[in-house]
Amino acid sequence: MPKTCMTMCCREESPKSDTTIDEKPEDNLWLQLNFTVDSETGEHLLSPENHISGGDVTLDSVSPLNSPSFTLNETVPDFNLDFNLDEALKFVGLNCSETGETVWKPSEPEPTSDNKESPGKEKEDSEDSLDTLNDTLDDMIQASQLHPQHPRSLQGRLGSLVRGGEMERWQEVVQYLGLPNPHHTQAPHTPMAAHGTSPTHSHGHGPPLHHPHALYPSHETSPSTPAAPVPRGVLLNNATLPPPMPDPMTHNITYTNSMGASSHLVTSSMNLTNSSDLAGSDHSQYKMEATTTLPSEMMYYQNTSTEMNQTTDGLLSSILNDEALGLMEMAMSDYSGSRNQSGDYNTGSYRYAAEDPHRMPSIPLKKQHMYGRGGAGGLGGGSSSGVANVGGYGSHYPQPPSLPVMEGATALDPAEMKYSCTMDFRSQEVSGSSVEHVQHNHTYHMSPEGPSGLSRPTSRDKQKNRKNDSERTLSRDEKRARAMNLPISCDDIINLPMDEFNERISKYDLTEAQLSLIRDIRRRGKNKVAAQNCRKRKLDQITHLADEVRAIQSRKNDLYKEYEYLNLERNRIKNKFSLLYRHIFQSLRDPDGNPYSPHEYSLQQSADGSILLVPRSSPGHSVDPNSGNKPRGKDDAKQ
DNA sequence: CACGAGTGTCATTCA
DNA sequence: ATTGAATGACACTCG
Repeated sequence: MPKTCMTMCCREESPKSDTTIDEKPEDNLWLQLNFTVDSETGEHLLSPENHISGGDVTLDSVSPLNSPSFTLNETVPDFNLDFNLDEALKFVGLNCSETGETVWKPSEPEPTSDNKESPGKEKEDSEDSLDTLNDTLDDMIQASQLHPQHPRSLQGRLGSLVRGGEMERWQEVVQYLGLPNPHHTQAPHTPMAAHGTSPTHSHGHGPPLHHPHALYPSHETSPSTPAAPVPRGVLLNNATLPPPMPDPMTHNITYTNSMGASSHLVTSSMNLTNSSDLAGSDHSQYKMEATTTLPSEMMYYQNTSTEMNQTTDGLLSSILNDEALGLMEMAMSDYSGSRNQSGDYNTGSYRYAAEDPHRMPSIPLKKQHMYGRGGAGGLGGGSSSGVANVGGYGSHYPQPPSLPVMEGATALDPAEMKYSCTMDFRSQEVSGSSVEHVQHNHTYHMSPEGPSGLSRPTSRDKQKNRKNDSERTLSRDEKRARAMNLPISCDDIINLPMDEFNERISKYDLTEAQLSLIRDIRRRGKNKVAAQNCRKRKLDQITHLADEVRAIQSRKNDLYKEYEYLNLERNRIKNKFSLLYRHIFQSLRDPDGNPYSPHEYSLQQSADGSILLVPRSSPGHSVDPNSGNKPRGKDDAKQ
């Protein structure tokens, strides 16, 4: 039915339903239509003169005032008849500009929550909204009955809708309002639907307005699709209105996507915090921090080294008591430990004293073990034994330790001294003088200043009290360095570049023990800074992540508020559109002057923008001109 | 005395 | 092969 715009089929199949719309016979404007009945299909075809420009539009003069000359497609001179979408919207108090700019949001109540629930909740929401809408429609219908619009005026408005530009806007409105697709569901906004009288629909009420599939036509039947077999009269039925706009479900999806975007945002942010990125950024950051930290470190070591330089023999002599002995032993232990560690670095496995006389038995140098020993292994005994073991060395301990002394100590195998502290090792040691020495050598643990010493002799506390603050600030390595009489400050040892460091070392004739201690001090010093930076970085990451969490939560709340607002706005506009739709529909009259039943007819819009009055009973939606289901479109229904 | 934070150190990996 | 950075894990100290 190429030429049919709004077919009339009301007479034959006008099963007056129990619509709430007051169908007044005198309002039957369709009687004024010029139409022909298709002999094959029985459809009523509008007369050519009723067709609108281009032959596409069908809504012709439907003059409620029996004005045959009235055409809907053309701008009617009469202002009252010149109906366009803007006017229509104004009629219902709807601003088009608003709709165009409105951003669709998912209809989910809780967008950020479970999306899984969205379909169900969506449906519920839709139903609720539909009920509300139907109620509103009922009210509007009643109001309309009380205050019927001038048929002609309405007709004019309707006719104006046919105009291309206006139709686009109409479509926009329709899309925006998410009118249901008659191909899938019944007309939603009609009161009839609310009454569930539509024979073609099982639902008591119209299709859920929010139902994704109800709101928009399928792809196959989408009027917006050029290939859609909807020739002239596309049902203006809400269902068939082109739905370029995503339906709620789509919105849900979109929303989900948006959440995905949000999560993508999160993901992005997460990427920011991603190990790689973050690490990368942080690296530089922390490298800078490290550099900035270094000065303090350097300061620290500088101060301590200065102190150490100031101490020299005098200081040593002042502190060289049992604590000094501990330092000596600690240094020796470090030496042996460093040797052992060197073995670790070089070979990745511990070396045994058998391989190198200067290397202690390969016992893991786990400090905790040594400290554990110290605590358990009789401090006094260990300490004293250690001193005793040092032998001649011990006799020198009132004096600053000297290399010769250390040599002597090394001869005594400080490694054994150190590792004798380990419980495991001691348990393994069965007998032997050397073993005994090891067993009783707890000097490392006993290091008076050692922060790791589990148990401290009371004498140590006394010594501690005696010592000044500067002495207390000495680190173990500094004490070791002092004990070993290292010519290089710990600060330099740790922070000097490798070249300069080697150059400095080469200047002195250092013993193996001293070199080992220097290497250990350097390694530990750098690792200490690295650990500090690492921890600082970790804290910063945690802080950053916490900030991100707060920011995302805030955005989530904002989005939800926006969603609620848009949802309300959508419902508001939808109600207004329903009012407009009903208003227009009530203005249509069949040739007998009777109003069309919303149960049986619906307004639909074709792809070209023409508005048709199509019977709901037609399952094919007037898509097949050759079939008997030609839409009984009401082209230009006369009013 | 238990607990948590801070720290030092070791072991390991990677560049 | 050496060195340093980074980091997990452990032990210790301290409030």
